[in-house]
Amino acid sequence: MISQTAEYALRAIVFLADQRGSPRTTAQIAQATQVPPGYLAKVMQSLSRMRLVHSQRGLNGGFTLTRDPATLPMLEVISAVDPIRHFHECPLRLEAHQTELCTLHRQLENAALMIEQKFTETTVADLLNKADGQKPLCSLAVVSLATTSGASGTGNKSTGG
Amino acid sequence: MISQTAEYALRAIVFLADQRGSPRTTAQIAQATQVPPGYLAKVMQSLSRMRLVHSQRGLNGGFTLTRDPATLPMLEVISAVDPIRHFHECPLRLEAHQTELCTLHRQLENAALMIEQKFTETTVADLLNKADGQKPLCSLAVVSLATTSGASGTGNKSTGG
DNA sequence: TACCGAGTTGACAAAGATTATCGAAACTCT
DNA sequence: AGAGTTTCGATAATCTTTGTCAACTCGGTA
Repeated sequence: MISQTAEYALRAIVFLADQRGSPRTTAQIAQATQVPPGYLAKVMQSLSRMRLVHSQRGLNGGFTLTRDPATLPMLEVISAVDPIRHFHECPLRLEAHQTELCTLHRQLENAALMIEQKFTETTVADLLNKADGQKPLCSLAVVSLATTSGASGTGNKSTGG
Repeated sequence: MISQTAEYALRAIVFLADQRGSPRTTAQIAQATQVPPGYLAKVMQSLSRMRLVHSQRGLNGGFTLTRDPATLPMLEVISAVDPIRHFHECPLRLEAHQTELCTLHRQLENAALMIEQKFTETTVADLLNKADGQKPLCSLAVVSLATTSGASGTGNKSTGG
């Protein structure tokens, strides 16, 4: 779906949006969002380069959001670090390519657009809104929407601990 | 969105569905779908292991579809080679984690479910159906649905015509 | 048996994720 | 202003995953 990096970026942005006003250092964000500190620094750089956050060096420095969470779609955060792949043209680019492949790629492109639309509609402010009547725990907030036909192989292997 | 491998698998399945009846060899599929032959062999193995295709060794051997394209959702093909990542539980799994992160991951999970639903509804047979009123060329079938804010990274100008 | 083609395996390159290190800017204190 | 601390910025190195290739084995057909 989306990359690990994009998820990290989202976490950091959401945290900053919640803490808006006072700058937060990389170490603080990393600690709060449980993102590897060294890697988070790199992610924050991408965010800073895209002007989503402002960086302030020195004492009492850190990162602050430059945008209003209400007008900042999730998509921008994701695109800043890991743009969603599109199928603008048939990867086969043959002159005598089959039409069924075109249909395939159109479906794939439509799916990508669907995702983009959803991530465009949802803003960072929406992610902060916790008055939704759900459990405080994340692990309980899953709804069964699609029938996972035999795809029970999540495979999270916790090597070490 | 989806991995390169998953896309390759889709191409191969669609091709086999179109050629159903007579087995097709790896070389034939690779040539028709423009997938690297060596890698396609590995992809076909995954498909075979998941019983989506039947493999026949020896002379006049090759791969054939085991399923009816009309009842074979895209999702199964994708899941066979590269299961869609889910967010069943908060990756932070802290006891004192913030609720805004839960909302974030619920959104991500919903997006994953949305994609899965779409790929469940669309069958391989749908990909074969070419009576849709579109151009024969793949590159022209793109609609602007979401505002791509500054995500113009591709920019290839070599559009041979 | 000879030939053909899938199945398996391992090596390898490319991309993604992660850690560590050093340098540059900004603030504080003297 | 100058020294020292704090924090971002950039880069290199490491590790993992993914994608790619090639050689070889196993099985079926003529």
